[in-house]
Amino acid sequence: MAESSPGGETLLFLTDEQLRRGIEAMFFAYRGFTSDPDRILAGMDYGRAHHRAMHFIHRQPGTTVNNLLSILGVTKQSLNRVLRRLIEDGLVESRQGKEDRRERHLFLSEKGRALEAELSTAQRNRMRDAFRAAGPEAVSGFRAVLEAMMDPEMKRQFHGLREDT
Amino acid sequence: MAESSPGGETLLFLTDEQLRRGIEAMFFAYRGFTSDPDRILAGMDYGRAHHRAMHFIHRQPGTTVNNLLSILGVTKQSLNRVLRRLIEDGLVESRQGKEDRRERHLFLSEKGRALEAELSTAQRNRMRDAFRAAGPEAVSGFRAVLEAMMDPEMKRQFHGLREDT
DNA sequence: TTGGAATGTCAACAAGGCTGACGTATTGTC
DNA sequence: GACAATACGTCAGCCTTGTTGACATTCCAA
Repeated sequence: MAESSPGGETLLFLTDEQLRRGIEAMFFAYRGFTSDPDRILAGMDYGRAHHRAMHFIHRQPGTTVNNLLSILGVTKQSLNRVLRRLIEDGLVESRQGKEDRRERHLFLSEKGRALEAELSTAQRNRMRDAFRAAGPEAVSGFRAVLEAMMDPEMKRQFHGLREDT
Repeated sequence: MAESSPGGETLLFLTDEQLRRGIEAMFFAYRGFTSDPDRILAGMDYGRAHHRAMHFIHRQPGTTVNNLLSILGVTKQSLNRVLRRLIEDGLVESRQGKEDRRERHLFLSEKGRALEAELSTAQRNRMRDAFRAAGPEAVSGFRAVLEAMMDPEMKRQFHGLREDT
């Protein structure tokens, strides 16, 4: 196997040690990724699960409970516990479907949008700083690897979240 | 502000929408990242926390509980519960320190190494596939962004885990 | 030698996953 | 019109894994 020219990495790169570094990077980076919203949520009585629900409701206003379930990949009992509180506290509104009245369509209230924005801003700031520090080339590599790491089903979900959906 | 030449991305890239895509990619990719070990562990009665502990004990044989604590970023009580089971089940050995007898030095047993290897192999396989699919350029970008996303303290931990330590 | 700091353990509680069972409203099908 | 399937909500109970508080052991320095 040919050694690469210096600076142009080849597949020889993929020693177990290099893969392990990738695994550890993923572990530490995910901690950073969630830490800002977690810190904000700790004060109020919410957790990461509430953040995730609000994120995707914000992303797809009017989404149904079932759709949210498949995006988040949790059981309906688990999601329901979270949604119940968000609705009780007036952060999320649940409206009966017009075409199919079995469905519930979920929306953020004004208050919900405010909290979502606060969490989202903190998380985006960290992402923006990381993207800037690493540079544009790195960003596209980052996304390529992350996407390749998803299961096919998640990849489908990921691409289903285009802005124009 | 100058638009970039096609293919060469600039900082204009960092719209809120692009940052949001990065956030979602991180969410979905982390699910994939943990799914293989999680599946294996589900059968036995262990969880992700046991995997993490074994990973870092394997990485630094003889590490103390305190050191492990600062790497994992959980409370000692939480870690202790996990370690207790691993020790009871004969996956981890805890030896009293010779110099400072308050310390416990942690090692994987033969059995522990076997399970660690099984989990680690599954996770490395996914990482390898993702790296191969994305290409070498992407890999270095991936790592640059992840590292930039860590808190300084985590970055220190991350670099403290060099092989030659 | 004694008191404080560090290390590790035990107990109890909460968040947020899970399964299983069930009720209700609605839709679609035979 | 009867009946199965779907969408949603809920109760009950379990597990993992985080938390805080209290405590024992050990070391070290005043």
